[in-house]
Amino acid sequence: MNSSLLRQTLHAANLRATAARMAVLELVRNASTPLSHGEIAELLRDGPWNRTTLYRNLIDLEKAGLVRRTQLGEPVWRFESTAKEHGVRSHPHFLCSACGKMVCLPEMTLRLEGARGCRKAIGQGNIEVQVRGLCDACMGKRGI
Amino acid sequence: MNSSLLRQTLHAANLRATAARMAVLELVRNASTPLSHGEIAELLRDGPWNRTTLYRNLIDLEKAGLVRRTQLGEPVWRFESTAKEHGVRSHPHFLCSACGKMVCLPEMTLRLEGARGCRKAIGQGNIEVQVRGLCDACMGKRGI
DNA sequence: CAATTATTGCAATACAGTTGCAAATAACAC
DNA sequence: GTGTTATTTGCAACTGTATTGCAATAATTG
Ligand SMILES: [Mn+2]
Ligand SMILES: [Mn+2]
Ligand SMILES: [Zn+2]
Ligand SMILES: [Zn+2]
Repeated sequence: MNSSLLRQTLHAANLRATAARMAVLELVRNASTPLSHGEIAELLRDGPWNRTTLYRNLIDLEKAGLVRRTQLGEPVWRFESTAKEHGVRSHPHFLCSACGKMVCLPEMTLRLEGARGCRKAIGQGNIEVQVRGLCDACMGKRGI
Repeated sequence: MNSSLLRQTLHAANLRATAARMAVLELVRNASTPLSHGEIAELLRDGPWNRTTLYRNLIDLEKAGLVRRTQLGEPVWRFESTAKEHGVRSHPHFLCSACGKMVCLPEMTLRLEGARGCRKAIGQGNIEVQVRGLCDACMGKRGI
């Protein structure tokens, strides 16, 4: 990607076009998958930039709407009894992004087709699925 | 749940029936949703147990097959450009549990029905979905 | 180029998870 | 019940990711 185009894009977003920022934006734009901060720091490890700088640039780019930032799942492990009916086999879960409550979804709620790169796993159903959004209660509290 | 039944269940699993272990097992068995270590520590905060003990008991129960332990998603945030075609709107992602690679899934691959507790969000499609399993490459490496 | 304001490096903090080790205790044989 | 032994516990330490304060530095603008 052209360096002056990157510069122009950043300026249009009211961000200064520093070398680190341009490197980060170029990387994310050229990537074919969502990248983590750690992956980006690793890819740019030969550059002169501190990893906190790269991190803050990602946040800045997000605020400016140039990148989307998502954390699917949570940094915590969850435990459920295998003795319950629903505990016997793995099933999809819904996690509320506001209150953190998790609910188990019946298996039938989901229909999924295989796609490039993960056809086998999805075909066999050997997967775990998580859906994230606002639960009905939190929707209610926000008057939605 | 009956205390002597808990004791019996633990002994059958070759685990000593300590008070902490019984409390943890009872809690997980009675829970209607998967609980995190933090939630369990909070629920048992009036008990005399250290949170590391509760943590280790959860791990023990998992090894014994009495609870299932899952971490849906990852503890990291991911960034993708909003300038890409696929970046314009949110879409499902597949995360390989072996190599950590993430791939974007086309929206059409997924059909989901609302369920108790999260009918609205799923109805509106205002959700993020993550599927986790072995990617085709990692399946291949394991000869599957 | 100088003045202004945003960005950077570095150190520190927060949190969930994980482990080592010595002290406490459950299980079991008397 | 008592003693013996292996398991479990408490506490402190450490990892990895995310996040922030602050003084030093660099990008912009006129
Ligand atoms: Mn469940
Ligand atoms: Mn994507
Ligand atoms: Zn909620
Ligand atoms: Zn893989």
